[in-house]
Amino acid sequence: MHDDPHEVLPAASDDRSPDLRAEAFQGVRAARRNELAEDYVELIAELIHSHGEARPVDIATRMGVTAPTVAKTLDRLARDGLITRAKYRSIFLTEQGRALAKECRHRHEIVLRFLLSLGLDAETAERDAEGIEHHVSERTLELFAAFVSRN
Amino acid sequence: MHDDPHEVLPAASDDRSPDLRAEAFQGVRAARRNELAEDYVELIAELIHSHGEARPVDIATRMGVTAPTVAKTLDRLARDGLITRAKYRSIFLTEQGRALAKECRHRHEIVLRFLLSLGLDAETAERDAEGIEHHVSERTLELFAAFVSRN
DNA sequence: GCGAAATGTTAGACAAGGCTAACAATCTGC
DNA sequence: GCAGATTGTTAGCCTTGTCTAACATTTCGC
Ligand SMILES: [Mn+2]
Ligand SMILES: [Mn+2]
Ligand SMILES: [Mn+2]
Ligand SMILES: [Mn+2]
Repeated sequence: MHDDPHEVLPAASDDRSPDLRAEAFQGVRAARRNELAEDYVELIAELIHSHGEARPVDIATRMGVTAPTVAKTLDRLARDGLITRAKYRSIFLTEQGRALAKECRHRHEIVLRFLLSLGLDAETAERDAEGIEHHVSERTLELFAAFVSRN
Repeated sequence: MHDDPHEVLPAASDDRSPDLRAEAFQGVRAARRNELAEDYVELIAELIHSHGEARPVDIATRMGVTAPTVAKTLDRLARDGLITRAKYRSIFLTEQGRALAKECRHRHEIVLRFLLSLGLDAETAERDAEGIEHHVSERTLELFAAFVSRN
């Protein structure tokens, strides 16, 4: 069935190397593992900028999760060197955390502006950008930015 | 700091409703929960089409994971009514699974062609599409399709 | 400055999604 | 038709990310 010489079907021809394919999926899984950290540090940076500090309660509200979920996640971020925290005090970004936040904000901005340029409404653009931003390669980001510029 | 009347900074003005924001994140989390199932049914449909059947070993190779991981995931898909399976036999899609596969394939195609239209190389396009496809709303997909058509 | 409200933490449950080790079944080549 | 290779399953471990319940601390209003 797969190499029937009568096979002339147009699409779905793509049986490209299984290994390349596996690499693609492994890359996607790697990106997935960073999504939450990226969303958190981006939000924390934003809260610090707009409110002067980042408190768990504000993170919980904006992320739409419960306080214990935030607490546990923050512990992981601290373990991974992205933030520092002390009991009952607000959250600070480490140098590394600030760097990641900056990069994420940059990506978020470009993806968002790109979607808006395409003609998407603001609310949908925000929602889609929030998911897409973690799966955009550097090359793609450049293409998005170029598109935004010339439109 | 946040409502200093002297604040004239251009961007980062976006302190839009925390609740809207939470909804966006909840939507993204919901999409994340379906990603794996989507990738599996899409791949299974493809294997059935190109090889006549979908076997765990081929899924494992292409997904880049081990056989036990595939087995456990397939059990979940079966539990969720997307596939049927019998011990040591190949995998079949249910009606529901076929419907989801079709939809995923459609989304994948459009996102991929869109990225290619933008000028991205084939390999990067495949990788990015594999991640982005799960986070594209219906509206965005339509805009992507329209862009592909007129380019 | 005290009591109530708000905020934060801890403990513990649970599902998903990855892995390795061990074993079982099937298939293949001779 | 059997031995060895391939494929598939099971058991069990681990981390992540979510939750609820209970408790601790801090902040606020008066
Ligand atoms: Mn995001
Ligand atoms: Mn973001
Ligand atoms: Mn995918
Ligand atoms: Mn896909």
